[in-house]
Amino acid sequence: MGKEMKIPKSTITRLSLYCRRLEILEFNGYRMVSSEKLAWLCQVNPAQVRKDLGYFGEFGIRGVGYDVKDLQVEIKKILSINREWNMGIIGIGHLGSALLNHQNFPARDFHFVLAFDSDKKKIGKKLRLGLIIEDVRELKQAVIKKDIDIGVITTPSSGAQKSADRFVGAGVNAIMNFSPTQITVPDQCVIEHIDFTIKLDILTYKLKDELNSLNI
Amino acid sequence: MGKEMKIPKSTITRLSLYCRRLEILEFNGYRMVSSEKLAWLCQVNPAQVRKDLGYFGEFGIRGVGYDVKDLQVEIKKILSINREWNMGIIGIGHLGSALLNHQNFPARDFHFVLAFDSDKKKIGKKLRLGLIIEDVRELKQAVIKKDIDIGVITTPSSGAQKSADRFVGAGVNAIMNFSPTQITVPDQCVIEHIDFTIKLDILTYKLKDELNSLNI
DNA sequence: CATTGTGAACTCATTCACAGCG
DNA sequence: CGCTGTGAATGAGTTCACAATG
Repeated sequence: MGKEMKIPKSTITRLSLYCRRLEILEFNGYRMVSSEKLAWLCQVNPAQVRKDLGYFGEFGIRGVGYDVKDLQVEIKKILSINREWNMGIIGIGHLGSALLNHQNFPARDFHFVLAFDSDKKKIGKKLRLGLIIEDVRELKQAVIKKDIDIGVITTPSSGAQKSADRFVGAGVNAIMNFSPTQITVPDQCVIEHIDFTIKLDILTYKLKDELNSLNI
Repeated sequence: MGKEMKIPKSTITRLSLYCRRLEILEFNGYRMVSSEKLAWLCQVNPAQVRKDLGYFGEFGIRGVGYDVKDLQVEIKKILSINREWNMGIIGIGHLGSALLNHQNFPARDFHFVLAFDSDKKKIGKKLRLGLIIEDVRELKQAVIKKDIDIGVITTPSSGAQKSADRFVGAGVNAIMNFSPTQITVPDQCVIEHIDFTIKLDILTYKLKDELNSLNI
């Protein structure tokens, strides 16, 4: 049982992965799965799967494995993805629009219910599902009214910190930052960064490394 | 000196971060920076900065610090971002289009030079800068001709593995996968995943966790 | 003499190995 | 008997602390 243990962040990442894989297994008609099989599918060590789950409880049946459907429910409970979440977004450029139209979010019960920009030309513009681009200066009232859980930032770097401040000021305590800037938020606010350019740097580093190891 | 040491992946991520911060420092007129200052700016430990750099050489001056411009050049050399890279992309939906229009890529010398889709309605469509959406079945010849270094995948999950196979088959050894699916590639090919939905799961997990720690 | 560079100490994460149990 | 759950062993990554030095 999870008695005050410190849980590695990578455990959370893997739980999300397991959950995804369990959905596929269920779809394919599987009722039970062993840690060995699930581990193999997710390309991790079987003991890792059991240890990850062990932080949160005992979900398996010894000698048998895990119930595909039950385990899914448990993991969703752990990750808090067993409910709907409301999101607001600042910065309706190419990337912002793409996210607003992305099917994966509503499919997982993450819903954009507010969209903001600071550009006069964009404010008032209608988006799908009755969404309208609102003035970022009216963010606070709108966010409180619509009960936003998560703030998404897709502004250029220059506007990212200010956007975060606006969300925090309106009581939003979870931020997803797509701009390639580090932004700071108070302790009670959690944040995740998605930075394409860092990923590209890692890729080119690994690519060069791979070439070197072939030549030597 | 980097004498056959195993370098943590997080070191590479941080190097990318340092580089970004050094650019800003240079822009603001700074000539030198200490590990303490750079660490503070990047929210890491000063010893971490020195250790990260230490894997690759001795770039500092004892008692003084690091030359902002020189260190930038060295890091860019390490990450192989001191040159241009050609990218091809498969899947020109909302996200694919957003990436094609994203300013951060050309600004860092990553250039999209080919765009593919399997949808007949999209093939032949003109994009900015003379780019045309090509038939994914003609990928191999096009990729070889245009000397593509990096393959970007923005198809739905169902098409992701096949897209990777196409890139690999055409000799592309670096893949950036934006679809929320695990895909497998041969050893000589490096891959990075950008999965928004995992990040959201982490965010909601942390958010719930944060709420709990306040209540208790 | 301030700051780097680095072995040693420490902390955190993964894997092993087997006891515990259905 | 087979697979889970977990303490113990190992391995990886971070931080400390100080000798080296421009």
